[in-house]
Order: sequence, then C-alpha cells, then structure tokens
Amino acid sequence: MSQPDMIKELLLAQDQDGKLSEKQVKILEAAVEIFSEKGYAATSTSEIAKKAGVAEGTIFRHYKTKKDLLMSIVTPTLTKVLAPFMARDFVKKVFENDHNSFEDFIRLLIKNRYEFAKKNLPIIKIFLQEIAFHEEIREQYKAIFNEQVKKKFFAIIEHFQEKGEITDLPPTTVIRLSITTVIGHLFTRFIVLPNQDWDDEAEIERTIEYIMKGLRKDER
Amino acid sequence: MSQPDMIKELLLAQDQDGKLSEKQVKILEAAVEIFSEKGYAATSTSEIAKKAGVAEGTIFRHYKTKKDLLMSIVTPTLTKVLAPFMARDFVKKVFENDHNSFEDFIRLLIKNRYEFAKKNLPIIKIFLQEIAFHEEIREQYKAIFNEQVKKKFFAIIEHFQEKGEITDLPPTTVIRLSITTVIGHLFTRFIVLPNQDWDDEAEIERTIEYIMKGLRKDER
Amino acid sequence: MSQPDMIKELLLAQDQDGKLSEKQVKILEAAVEIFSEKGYAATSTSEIAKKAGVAEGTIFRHYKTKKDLLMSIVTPTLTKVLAPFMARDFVKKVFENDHNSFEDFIRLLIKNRYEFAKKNLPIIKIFLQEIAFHEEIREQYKAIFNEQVKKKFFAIIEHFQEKGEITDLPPTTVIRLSITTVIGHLFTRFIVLPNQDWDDEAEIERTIEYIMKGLRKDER
Amino acid sequence: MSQPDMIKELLLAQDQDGKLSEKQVKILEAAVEIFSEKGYAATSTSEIAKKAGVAEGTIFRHYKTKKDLLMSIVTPTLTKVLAPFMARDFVKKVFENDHNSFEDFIRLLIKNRYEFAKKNLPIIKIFLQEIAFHEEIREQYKAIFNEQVKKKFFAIIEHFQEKGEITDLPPTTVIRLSITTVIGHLFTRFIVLPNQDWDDEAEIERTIEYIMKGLRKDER
DNA sequence: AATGAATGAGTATTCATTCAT
DNA sequence: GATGAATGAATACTCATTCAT
Repeated sequence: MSQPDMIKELLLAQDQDGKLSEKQVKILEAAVEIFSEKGYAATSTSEIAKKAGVAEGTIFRHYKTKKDLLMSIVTPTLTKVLAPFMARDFVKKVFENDHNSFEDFIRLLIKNRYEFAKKNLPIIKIFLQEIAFHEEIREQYKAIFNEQVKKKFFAIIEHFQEKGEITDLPPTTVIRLSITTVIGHLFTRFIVLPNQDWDDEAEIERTIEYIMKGLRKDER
Repeated sequence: MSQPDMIKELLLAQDQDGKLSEKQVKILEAAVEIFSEKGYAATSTSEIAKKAGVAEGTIFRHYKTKKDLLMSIVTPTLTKVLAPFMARDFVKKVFENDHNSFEDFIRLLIKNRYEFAKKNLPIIKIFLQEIAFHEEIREQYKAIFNEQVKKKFFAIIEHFQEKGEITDLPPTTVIRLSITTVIGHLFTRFIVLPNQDWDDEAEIERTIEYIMKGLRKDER
Repeated sequence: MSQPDMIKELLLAQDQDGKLSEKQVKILEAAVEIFSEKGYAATSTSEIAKKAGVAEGTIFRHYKTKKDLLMSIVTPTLTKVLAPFMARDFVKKVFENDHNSFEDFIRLLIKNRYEFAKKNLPIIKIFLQEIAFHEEIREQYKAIFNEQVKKKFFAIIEHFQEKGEITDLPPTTVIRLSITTVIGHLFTRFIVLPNQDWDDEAEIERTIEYIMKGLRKDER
Repeated sequence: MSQPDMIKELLLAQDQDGKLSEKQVKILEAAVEIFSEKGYAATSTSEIAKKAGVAEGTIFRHYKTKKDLLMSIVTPTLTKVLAPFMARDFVKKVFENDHNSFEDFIRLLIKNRYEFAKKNLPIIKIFLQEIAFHEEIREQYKAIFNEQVKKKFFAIIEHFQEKGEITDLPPTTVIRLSITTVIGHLFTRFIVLPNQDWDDEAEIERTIEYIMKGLRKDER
C-alpha cells in the first residue's frame, strides 16, 4: 500500500543529513495517502496525525504549517517530474550519437515517465490537483520549466527537424503534441482507467508509433 | 468575467419552468467563480454569499447543502461535456453521407469542443477538479459514458477502419489516442497556457493533421 | 390520533367569536403533537408548518411569536387543570348536602381528573414540561391557584376535619398528601406506564381507599 | 450555589483514574447549572463555555457532542436514583432482622432519598426533564429498574404482606402508592415549593404515618 | 522530541421572524 | 388571509495552531 521508496526519496530531499525520524516518515506517509485521496483542503491535520499514529502537535514540530507539509511533498516532486530534462548531459547524449533517432528519444522518454508515474502515483495526483489552486506551486513549476527544460527541449526538437526526421511545424506545437500524447497515455493508464487490463508493452509501442507517424515529415 | 450564457443554461437545466429567481442566479455565478478558483473544499458558503450579495441562509433555501450546490453545477455539465455523442442522429449523420471522411469527423469534434470549452471554462475546471474527489460524480460520468457514448464511438471508429481510412489498431486505442490529443489541445490552450498568443485556426488544423497522420493506415 | 375535541376547546378559548380558520386548527394540532413529543425548545416552527400543511409565514399571522403559540396552548390548560375548584358553587355543593362525605369528594375529584387527563394528555405533557422553564407559566399558575383554589380547598379540608372525618394534620399537609396521591396515580397511569394493562375501576378504588385510610382520624 | 460534592461524584463516575482536569470540572458545573435552569435543548454550548470560562472548543475535546455531555451527567445519576435498591445485601438486611418493620423500611427509604434529593437537586431536575424526550435515557432507566430493582422491591412487599403488616393489595399497587407518596413529598418539598418554610422532621413523620395507615391491613 | 489540552476563529447549516406579493 | 423568499443571528461542531509539560 504505502510506497516506502517514494517516501524515502521525499525525506532525502527534505533532510539532507539523512536524519529521518521515524515519526516524520509516518507523518509523510499518512499525508501523502490522505491528500491524494481527499485533496489538501479536505484533509485535516488531526486526521493525518491519527493515521500516522502521532500526536497532533508533532506534525507542527516538523512542518510549520499544514501548507508547509504540502509543499514538502510537492516541491521535490516538481523537479522530479521534469528530471530527465534537467540532467546536465541530457541534450549532449541525444546529440552526440549520430544514430540516435527521434524515436529513440521518445521511447526513452515514454518508458522513463511510465516508470516514474507507476512509482509515484499518489504524489503525482496531489501535484496535479494542487497546482490548480496554489500560485506558489505554479510559479515554482514555471520557473523550473522555463529555466531548465524549455531550451533543451527546443534544441532537441530543432535538432531532429534539421535532421529531417520530423515535420517542420513550430517547435512549440511539436512539443505540445508529443508531450500531450505521452501524458495522455499515462493519465488514461493510471488515473482514468487504472483497473482495466493493460498490455503495457504493446500500448507503449502503439503510442510511440502514433507520435512518430503524427510528426513524420511529409515526403513530398 | 462572468459568463451569463453559461449560468442561464445551468439554470434552465435546474428549473425547467424557467423561473429563475434573481438571487439564485447570483448565487450560482458566485459559486462557479469561486469554486473554479479555489476548489470546492476550500470555498466557504459565507464567501459565496458575500460575493453573491445575499444572506448566507438564502443559499440553503435554494440548495439543501453545499454539496447540493456543487452537484447542481456539475451534473448538467456532465451531460454537456459528452453532448455531441449523445445526439440521437449523431452516428447516422456520420455514416449516411458517403463522402464524410474521418477527418471531417475529427474536425467537427475538435471545433465543437473548442467552442464548448471556451464558453464553459470555469465549470469545466470545477468538473475536472472535483471528479477526482467525489465518487458520485465519477459514477454519473461513467454511467453516461458507458450507456450513451461508448457504443457510438466504437461504431464510428470501426466504420472508418472498415472503409480503410484509419489504422487497424484496437478501437480502444484509437479512441484513447484521438480523444487524448483533442483534450490535450484544449487543456494546453485554455488551462496551461491560456495567456499565450494562440493562432487558434492554425493550431486546430495542425492538431487535426497530427491525428490524421498518426492514425493513417499504413499503405503497404 | 389527533384529539379534535381538545383542540376545539383550545380554539374556543382563544377565539371567542368562534371564527376558527381551518389553517389555525391545523397549526394547533401540529404544534400540540410536536411540542408534546419533542418539547417546545426542540421544535422548530418550520416543522410545525410542514406538519400542519401551511406556509411558514402563516403561523406568524396567527401567533406573534413561537412563544405566543406555546402560551395559547398552555394558558387555557392552566385554568382547566384547576377547573373543578374554580366553579363558583363548588364549595357550596360540597357543604350543603350534609350526607356528602370526604370520600365522595375524593372520588369525584379523582374520576373527574382521570377523565380530564385521558382527554388532554398531550397538552398536559406540554404543560408539565414547560412550566419548569417558563417563569410566566409558573406565575400564571400560582396566581390562579392562590386566588381561586387555595381558599376553597382549605375550607373543604377544614370542614371535614371539623366533622371528624379526617385527621387533624395541618391542612397544607392534608392537601399535599391527597393531591400528591391523585396526581401520582394519573402520572403512573398515563405517563410512566401507559401501555400496561390497567383495571382502572379497581385501581381508582384502591387509590381512594389508600387516601381515606391514610387520612382517617385515629380513633382513640 | 454549585454543589462541588455532586460534581466530584459525577467526575469519579466518568473518569475512573480520578484525573479530573480543572477545565472539565468547570464545564460540568456550568452544564449542570444551565441545563437544570433552562433545559437541555434551550441551552447552547457557547453559553456553557462562557459560564465555565473555557473556549467553546474545549467542551468538544472532552465530550464528543452536546448530547454526550448530557449523557455524562444523566447516566451516573440514573443508577444513583435507584442506588438503595441495588445494593447486594439490601433485601437481606431488611429480612434477616426479625424485628425490622415495614415502617423502618419506609423511614429508611424516605430519609435516604430526602438526603439524596437535597444534595443532587439540579441533576435530578435535568434527569426528570430529559427522560421525557430521550429514548436512550428511558431505555437505560427501564433496564436498570427491571433487572436490578423490580424483583427486590416485590420481595420486600410480599415479605411484609406475609408478615401481615400491610394490606393484601396487588404488590404493584402497593409499590405504586408508596413510591408515589415518597416522590410526591420530595417533589413538593424541593421543586414545587422549595422556598416555603418546611418543618422537615415533622413532615417526614407525617408522610410515613400516611403511608403506614394507608397500607395497613384491615383488622377484621 | 513528543505530547495533547486548550484555543478562538471559522464551518455548514438551522432558526424565528419579516414582508412584498 | 396566505404565501414563501429572504434574512442574519445563532447553532453545534471542526480546524490549524500554540504551548506548558
């Protein structure tokens, strides 16, 4: 039920000394579970305390406010959602090897994000819900995206456009269409119809094929 | 800011005699606006009352509970989101005219939903947020989708597959990929980057092209 | 279920012209029923209106306040509870006929009050409950008792003491003991154990005998 | 005004460890006082909080609901009202000493209950008022009476009937008449006319005499 | 560090009452 | 006379947060 890896990573992100109090783990686990089920606003701190098996006051020893607790969950996730594009050598790797194709790139992306979504589902749900209501989260996200991700993504798209692998639509549009399709797959897979029988291997390949065909340069 | 048409339609859905008390309109307008900004759980009835310019008690004369008020906003929207597929002669129209292509169908769909999204944005936001937290909304939505929409959509997809216009992937996958792309466009357009300069005509055409190419039958 | 006679008498007491609007009857019936079940404070006017089948406002056309409605039920009852002792010729009748005994008096009293309790139970319940909480009711009751009943009762007791039929205890004590026993019988009969099988004839005779023996003058 | 002994006993009944928070005492004192004056339904929790000198939330930390608070007052009283009859050796004591008379029994009862009523008046008032409106209280009372008191009382009455000390009326009737007279005395003394000058010693003896004579076996 | 009692502002909802129709 | 929409104060209860232990 609980996903200890996920929580451990959250804790590492929060407490660089690695001093993870046992109570703190319990609080985070409880918060993630309830926030993702009922939403931040509809969750009470006393509920979290009860599920975590700690006193109400203990939460506030570790997190100044309820919102602090939320942010301590959401902020590390923020970066991890975009993580693949933030690695320093990410673009370099894509470029340097001449026989890397756009398809390889998309396949890498889709599989990587599939694993990430699978592992971090509850936190991602919280993130998706709360970004709509908290300006700070939006700001943080935009900052990271604009400063660290945007340029790299553009570079990649333009690289493959120059190589003639994909259509010459405006890069913004290419990015929108491809990301949208990737996210749409994950969303359907994990949130809309998580209980349906999925042949994940096949579905991923079909999604890749759809993107590739959709973005293929018209040979004319 | 307020979208009177949208509210009027809500009221018509609620009160078939068209007896729209002025206060009731104000309450709905206020509720839609605040719910969509802050979310249902984070919105207080006193806030709604203040913005609507009515006494707090007045809200409860028209809606038994706060949740009732939410449902009176969401339920009519539920059907309208799926409306195009619920029209009786919808499938017939698609089929009967032999020169109707899959592209015509997608273009109709995408333009129609674009207009709908543009007009009903706040309510759609509420709907998207709250469907995650309220079992009843999910149930209602599933019921409508399964009973009224699913079969028709399958019929259409299979029709065009038989005509050889689109690829022979499982219809479920075809539906997922196309709907995902349409929704992804609207989501980016109206929610993620509503303030960006959009050349909507062009962007719609590009989206259609992407879907068409992505689903095109491999000629081999 | 409803006791129309009881209500009619209430109405007569309230409206000397006998103009009993149909709605007014319904309101009183509803109020008596709900007040006696749940108590005045726990009953809402909207509940009364609903049960009476009238609009909320209609109650306040006939009774200025909710308390007014209560008083219009309780006040006439006030006098009727003590009615036998208020009749002008009550004492005279007891005295004038030389062969009237104390036992006759007690028997008359006990039977008369038994019939009264049987017929007016719900109103009496209201009266008993609310006299504890409303100073006005207490004041009214004391006034009537002191001005109209006390002296007569004393006169009767002293009359039979002089005749040597009953013990020479202080009249206050005699009154307390006899009234207490009469009321105690009715209370057990109608409120504590109303559903038990009662042989009322026998039980009344036993009660009379108990009072008679308890108050008999010691022959010595 | 407040009766600390009474409250202390309530607290002991509620908290067997004797850990009586000071605030909790204040809350109970305030609740007893206001409930007994205005009745449960007409008393607001904010009023109790104010009189107790605590925050409104504090009440709900100790008692889940307002009704819980009422029950925590009424339930211990329930048993104490019937306490004399619940002692294990109660009947034995009455029987074993051959020269114990019915009069001794009644005198013991009447004096004991007089002291009890004197000490617990406000709580008894609450009990008497609220038993009329709360099914749970009635059920609890009936259960205790039927299981613990009824049989013993019958045994005592039948014992003295066999000894020829009291009349051969049905025991139910004997019980009704005697209890009614005892309660009637207390009711008049403490509730109807608490402010009158009472010669309690004398009045108690007169009441005992009335019961004894009323129930005496006719010698014939 | 951890507790949990205490707080008082805030919550959804109900209430008795008014008044235009 | 009767209605019922409208009110705003009041209600029981919850909340995030504080702080003495």
